Amino acid sequence: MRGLSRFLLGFRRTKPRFHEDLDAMNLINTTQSGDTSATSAAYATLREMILSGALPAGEKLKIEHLRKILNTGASPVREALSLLTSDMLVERIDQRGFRAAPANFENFKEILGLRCALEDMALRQSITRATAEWEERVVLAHHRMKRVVNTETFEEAHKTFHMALLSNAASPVLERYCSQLYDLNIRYRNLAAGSVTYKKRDIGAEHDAILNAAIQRQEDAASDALLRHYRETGSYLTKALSNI
Amino acid sequence: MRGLSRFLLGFRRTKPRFHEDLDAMNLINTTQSGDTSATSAAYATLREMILSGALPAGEKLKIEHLRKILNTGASPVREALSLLTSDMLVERIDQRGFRAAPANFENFKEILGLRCALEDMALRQSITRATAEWEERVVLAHHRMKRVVNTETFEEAHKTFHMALLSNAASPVLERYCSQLYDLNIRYRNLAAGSVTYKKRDIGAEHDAILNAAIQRQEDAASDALLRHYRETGSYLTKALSNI
DNA sequence: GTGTCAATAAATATCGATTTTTTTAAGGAT
DNA sequence: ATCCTTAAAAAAATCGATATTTATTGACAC
Repeated sequence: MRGLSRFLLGFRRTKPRFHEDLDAMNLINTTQSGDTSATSAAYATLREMILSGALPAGEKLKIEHLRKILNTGASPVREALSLLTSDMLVERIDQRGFRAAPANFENFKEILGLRCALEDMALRQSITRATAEWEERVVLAHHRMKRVVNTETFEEAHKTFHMALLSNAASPVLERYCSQLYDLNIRYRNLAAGSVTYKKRDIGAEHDAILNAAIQRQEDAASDALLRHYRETGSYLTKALSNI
Repeated sequence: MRGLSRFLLGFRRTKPRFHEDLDAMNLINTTQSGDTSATSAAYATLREMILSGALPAGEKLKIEHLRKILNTGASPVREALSLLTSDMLVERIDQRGFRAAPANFENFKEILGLRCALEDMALRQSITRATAEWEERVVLAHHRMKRVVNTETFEEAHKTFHMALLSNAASPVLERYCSQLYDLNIRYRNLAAGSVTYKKRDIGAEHDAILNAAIQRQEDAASDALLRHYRETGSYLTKALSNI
């Protein structure tokens, strides 16, 4: 279970005394490895499987099948699926079980549009209320993202950076929505995997532009850079997904 | 279980052949009484108890206790609580169980502000895409709301009216968010119950104004009327809630 | 063929008991 | 008194079995 899951589900955190500064920034992975519940483990795995496409969109999620795959009981599986409902990754129909949330082009466009609207709102609020601590949090998250080589960990660092940008909006619900939409978008990116080519696109430069505008507290410039970043990605995916 | 629950949880609907027109408008209560699962029943009851304040904000929700109250098993209760997570009405902490979502003034203000922003967005999109069907849906919902005498059913009709206004935005996720925020706001209204006096306020007229602007497809006027409606309510509640 | 019905199979949902974890209480030691 | 450590109680989480509901199949009529 990774650090970001904690943001989404109610996981506990046992913090060491040292690292207080970084931890207060929510930038330390304070996950304890072995001792989470079977439900949480199932939640994390199923979440990853749906986001990655290992469990295809719209697929019927049979308890017995998942129970075997995850090597756990029916209760944790059911509970994990119920929790995944929050993230709009799983649908539940009474007495007919669960299925992975469907994916289609309409939905993709909706996600993209909403995401732009909500992140714009959140980023502007973050900048309006800017503090030195927030600034440092953003700079640090950006640095870590740049430094990462591994693709796996880059995804995590990338989300952390984007969420750090919004983290000063003082609006937990808005942040929650943005996090949800971020993940749903990632799912579509994974769904389009292979056909997506980020050729002739300097994502690093895009991130730099957002960062610089943000820490210079230029609302409009930061928002422009952010939305350009999303729309750029969106138009790549639009091509790849228009046929789903 | 009431009609609106269907909007939130994945309940099935067995529709009779007749009433097709009204049903297509999603304005018929197509709930079948006896045959929902224990989980769904628990979900509906717990939801109502949290919204009404019967289960106070922040309260520890012990499985055994709820199991007795609801006269059902532990599994349905756990599953219902897991589902209520989606609505931000219940919080879950791994291995420490569930509690009713906390309520505080900060959160209230956030809900109010977000709600204004999102409903404004949704209403404008609805009007932009206006059709005769949508118009009829709104008029009908409005009429039913006006007609209702019982306080109990008024609440339901009131939400139906507001959701009908947004129902043409072609944005299910946005509607979902608006529905969530609506309920969270209702919760604060219930929490402030007693101290709230709607004296010298003509809520009927406010609804009329929204309706008229909407069916005349005047985006700005409708949005103004809607936001005024919410901010009016908001300022009443602000006085009552500033001390929680 | 197409539709309906009953029988069977499969899957969901639920129960009751057990295991694991957390919380509370009690007893010393400093 | 405050801080650990340990024992007991309470609560959460999980398991395995069973009941309930839905989905599938095949026979039969039209």
